[in-house]
Amino acid sequence: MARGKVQLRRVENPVHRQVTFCKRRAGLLKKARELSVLCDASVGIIVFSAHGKLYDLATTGTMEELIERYKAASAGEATTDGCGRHNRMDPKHETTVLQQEINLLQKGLRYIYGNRANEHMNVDELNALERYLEIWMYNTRSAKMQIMAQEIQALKSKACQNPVHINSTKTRGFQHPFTSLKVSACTQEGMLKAANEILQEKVFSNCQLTLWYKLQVSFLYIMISNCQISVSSL
Amino acid sequence: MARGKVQLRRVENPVHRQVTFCKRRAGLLKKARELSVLCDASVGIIVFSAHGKLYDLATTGTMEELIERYKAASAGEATTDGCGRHNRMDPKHETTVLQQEINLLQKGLRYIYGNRANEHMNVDELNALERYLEIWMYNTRSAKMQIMAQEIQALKSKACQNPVHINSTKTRGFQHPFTSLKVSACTQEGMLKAANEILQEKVFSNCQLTLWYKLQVSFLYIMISNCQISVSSL
DNA sequence: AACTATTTATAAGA
DNA sequence: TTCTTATAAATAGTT
Repeated sequence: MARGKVQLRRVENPVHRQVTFCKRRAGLLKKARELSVLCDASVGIIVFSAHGKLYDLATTGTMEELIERYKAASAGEATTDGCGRHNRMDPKHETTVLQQEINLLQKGLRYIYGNRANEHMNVDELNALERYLEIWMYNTRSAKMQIMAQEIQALKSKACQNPVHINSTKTRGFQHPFTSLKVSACTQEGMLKAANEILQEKVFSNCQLTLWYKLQVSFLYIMISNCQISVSSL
Repeated sequence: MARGKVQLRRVENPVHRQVTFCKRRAGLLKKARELSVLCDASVGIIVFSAHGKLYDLATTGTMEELIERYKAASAGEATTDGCGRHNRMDPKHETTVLQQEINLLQKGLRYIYGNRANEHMNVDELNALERYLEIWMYNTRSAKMQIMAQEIQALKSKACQNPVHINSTKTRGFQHPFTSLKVSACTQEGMLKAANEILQEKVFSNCQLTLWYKLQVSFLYIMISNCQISVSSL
């Protein structure tokens, strides 16, 4: 807006872009505060820089409150949301468990943004992490196999009605992290069945699911969501 | 801003206030869109008029996505450990925030329990996840190797200066996922320092970190933290 | 809604 | 970053 008309497209020079980002972000937040005061409005602003750093503003109360209000106000199209509660545990206990998980989430995310001096990670920790990643990957592959098993099952029953030749889909082999049991890559029926059993009986239906495993799955979901964000914003 | 300097307080005349609200709201959203385009940022704005009418803008994706991302990012924004600025103050507010975070986690966890019809995760998604896990594990192992290499270097130079015999503590060996290079490990004091430095300088300070990789590192940390809790609580 | 006289915001340079 | 300053943009008051 000064010393030259601005073109409405991405500022190519990274330095200029950063400077512009700082200035305009400040300007935007100022405008938001003014709007709020002058017109008695509630304004919430969320800004993510290109590198993912968060800046926010809530002129009234907290951002969380504004988000709640937003959800309430924008509702009316949500189909089955909000009421799909499964009471499989004592709600209080579940809340406690989730509280722990949330604390961990916060603690972990804190590691990214500033404050790294307080958070250390040594080789032993990295080793522990590696083991968990192995388990996680194993579970992921098992889940995949489960799905394939179901597909094959479906094809098979279909084939019984219509005698058509079935080509089995190939996948890579995987190695169990603890037993070092090498399983050759195939999608044999029995293997898929076994995977299915393991998943259903030993993993999913087990009430003694560890926090760890539950976290895995939630992060799994986040990762997949975030993957889309990364792709679109890079 | 024109025909008179504006006072930073509520416009008393309701008509004027309404007009100002419309104008400035439009201006605010315009500024937000400009910021987004010029600086490659993601901006979400929520505005409630005094009478409660909602206006919103999400320059990237949907507001829901931004909100999810906000929650993830703001969880890690908390300042120093436990005793930051506005940490645990209002219990009601805390409850609200907690509930929201629980909802977020439940969304991910929902995939395990029932409801798979809604939270569908297909084989392609699982494959993508598997690839990411592989990359993640690779990065973990690489980080570990970096640390060890640096430590070895440090030990060597130290040995040159002070001819003291150094007993290296043994830990598990590990195998590079791609090169099959077997590396034996040690855990000396300096290694931890080196780890910290590497993590801070080579990993975290790099502005070109992808969102994905940053997430990896944060989850990595969470997993490690969670490991301890799982162990202690089970 | 339009129209301007002014105030604000800010791009470029230091 | 931060400041300065010339200009572009936004907008308060008016029609």
